[in-house]
Amino acid sequence: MSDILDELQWRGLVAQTTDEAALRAALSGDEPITYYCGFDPTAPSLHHGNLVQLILLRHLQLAGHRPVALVGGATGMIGDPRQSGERTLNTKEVVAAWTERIAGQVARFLDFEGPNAARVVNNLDWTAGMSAIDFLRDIGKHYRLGTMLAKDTVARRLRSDEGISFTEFSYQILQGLDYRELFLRHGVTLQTGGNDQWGNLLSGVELIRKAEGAGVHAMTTPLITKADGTKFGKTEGGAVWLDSEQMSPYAFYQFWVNAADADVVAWLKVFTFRTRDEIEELTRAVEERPGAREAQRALAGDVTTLVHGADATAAVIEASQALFGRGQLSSLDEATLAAAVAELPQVSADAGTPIVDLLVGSGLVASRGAARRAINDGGAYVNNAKVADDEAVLAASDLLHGRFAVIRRGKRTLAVAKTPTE
RNA sequence: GGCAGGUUUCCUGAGCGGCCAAAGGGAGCUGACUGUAAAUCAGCCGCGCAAGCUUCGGGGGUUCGAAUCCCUCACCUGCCA
Repeated sequence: MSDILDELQWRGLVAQTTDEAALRAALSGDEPITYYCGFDPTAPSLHHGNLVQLILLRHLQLAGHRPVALVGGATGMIGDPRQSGERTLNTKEVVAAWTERIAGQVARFLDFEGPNAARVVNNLDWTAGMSAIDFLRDIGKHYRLGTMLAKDTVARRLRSDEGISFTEFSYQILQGLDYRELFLRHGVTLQTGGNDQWGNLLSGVELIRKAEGAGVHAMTTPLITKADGTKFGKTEGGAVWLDSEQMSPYAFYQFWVNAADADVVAWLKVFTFRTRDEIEELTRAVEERPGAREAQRALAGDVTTLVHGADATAAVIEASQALFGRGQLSSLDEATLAAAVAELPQVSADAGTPIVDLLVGSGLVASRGAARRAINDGGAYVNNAKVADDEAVLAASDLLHGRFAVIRRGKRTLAVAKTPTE
């Protein structure tokens, strides 16, 4: 077994570990270890942040270790305290539905065959039936208030105007409980997570030490950043969702292909399984011919394939080439064009429909006023031609093959106007 | 239960009874330059073509006129019990 920890560190996937030497020994020993990472259902889909964790799980499984993916049917009902303020609780039904969806998403990243087959568990299974008395006696006794209050997020929230509820304050205990349960049930000895989870991971490590007298590991991934200081993973639609219903594969691909030069190499290491040699070559490509965007294309292609599969990726690459290529849109044949626009936001239109309506109807802008502004700013296009007048209407000649017109706002936000055929 | 402070447009944060669709900052959008990159500079940034309309926690008042005053309810924070 090669030293997987070295590999992960080189990729920039390791922020903090408990006992690094011990962890390295455990990971490179003859026996595979069992490790876990939790995913709370705070949305109907996982997103870019979870993707880092999923990739880490996969790296470790490829190295021969046994993954356990935990979905937080219980913890999702409580809410991990955020720095910004108290969460609004979702109903139990919503949490249950999201838990199910997320379990399905997680499963796609893991291998359920062979000697180190993965397992998916739900922490509701062991918390739902636990009484408050048992919780306070058996678990609560191992927790010291001083330690709990000192946890970074808790301390910050206590200092804030908003404070923190007992519910969210208790979250760390629940997560500790999960680790202990998985340690007992499945022999889990490593928990991974984002760096903001460090305190929660330690909660479990300490609980297991106190309650079971065993030493177990924790490892976190760094927060993924952008060189310009803005938040990674922010898009117009919010987050970068892994579910194709939340974010189309086309939009997903576009997010990655738009990576900045300053970020793309780091992201290749984190989000793809490319080898060092391949990444070094792409690094040179960025330096020598940045305009070609080879690294961005490699990144976008790999990540989209990982999340949406090869077929979907081939389709979105073709669509991207058609829409952003040098050729005239009007020179594309009907089938190519139809495929290219298939995933774009749509609006139905006929010759004579005002462009303003198309911009609003497709969701490219939020209101008619905003549509007029976009046009007057010179930021609205039909088939790559700037719209000059906010009173303009769609001409019959704008409808390529009599059916489609590509509507664009700014440089790269696209939609398609289609005649209502059927 | 008592006392005090707070709730403003995506965030933050100013708002004198009229000049407030509401300062400033941030975020965001667009243009120019480029490479579907970054940085920089410029414009925009409640809805409406417009007249005008709807916003300042909810409701009710006072007033010619209220985000600004009064009452009340809700929620948040702190202190006291």
